[in-house]
Amino acid sequence: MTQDAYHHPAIDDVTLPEVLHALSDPLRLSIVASLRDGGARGWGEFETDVAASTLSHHMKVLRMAGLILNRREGTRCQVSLRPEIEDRFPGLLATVVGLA
Amino acid sequence: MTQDAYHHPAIDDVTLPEVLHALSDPLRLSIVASLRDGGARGWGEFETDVAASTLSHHMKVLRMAGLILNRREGTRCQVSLRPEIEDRFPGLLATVVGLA
DNA sequence: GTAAGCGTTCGATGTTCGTCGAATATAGGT
DNA sequence: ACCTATATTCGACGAACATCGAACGCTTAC
Repeated sequence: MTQDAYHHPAIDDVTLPEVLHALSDPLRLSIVASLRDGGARGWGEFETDVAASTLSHHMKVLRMAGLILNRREGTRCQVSLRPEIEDRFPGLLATVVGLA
Repeated sequence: MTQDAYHHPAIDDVTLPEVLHALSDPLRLSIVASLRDGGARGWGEFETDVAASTLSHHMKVLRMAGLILNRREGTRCQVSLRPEIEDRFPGLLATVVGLA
């Protein structure tokens, strides 16, 4: 994983059922909700009671659903909302996160 | 199943992840989308390539998620959107269905 | 260059899910 | 009464999922 290691799918390849499924897990939903403000956060800033490997798995699901962006910042990792999801599914994220 | 056979959960008991999960299946999403106009439809009016038992299963998932109402109409069955879902999660259904 | 920090990948495990066919139940029509 | 149409329930099946700990790889600091 040198620089661009994270695979982010083309936003048009993301399907609605895929997004809804990604958001249907309470932990993933809370991760997305905590990113609401548009800022970036590190792995460690999430209050999770799950193992690191589990968190990594959930991050991948969110990333593959086009919901988040992962960026390497040295040895740690930053996550933020993926802006294009708004173009792909206008209003969806705002609505869901607003209700979470 | 004499009269009120169908169990519809109290609307406040349905959770957001539950609703999102219910909508994350393509077939279930299409069912909900086809109910968009508020009208009622019978089982047979759905273009499904799945077995009757499978359709029945999906209907139950949607019903348990507070998304639809099931009504017996003699020997057949009518389904329609459950209006209270709008009070429970305002804007959600309109947004999701609008994108489907 | 060696060690530490941090996230990913890899099995493994138990659970949930979508699907089917067969059996069952209920209501209507003959 | 019987038969038909329609929907539900009941196993059963494989696939997908959430979770973990252990092993691995990469980056930075010492």
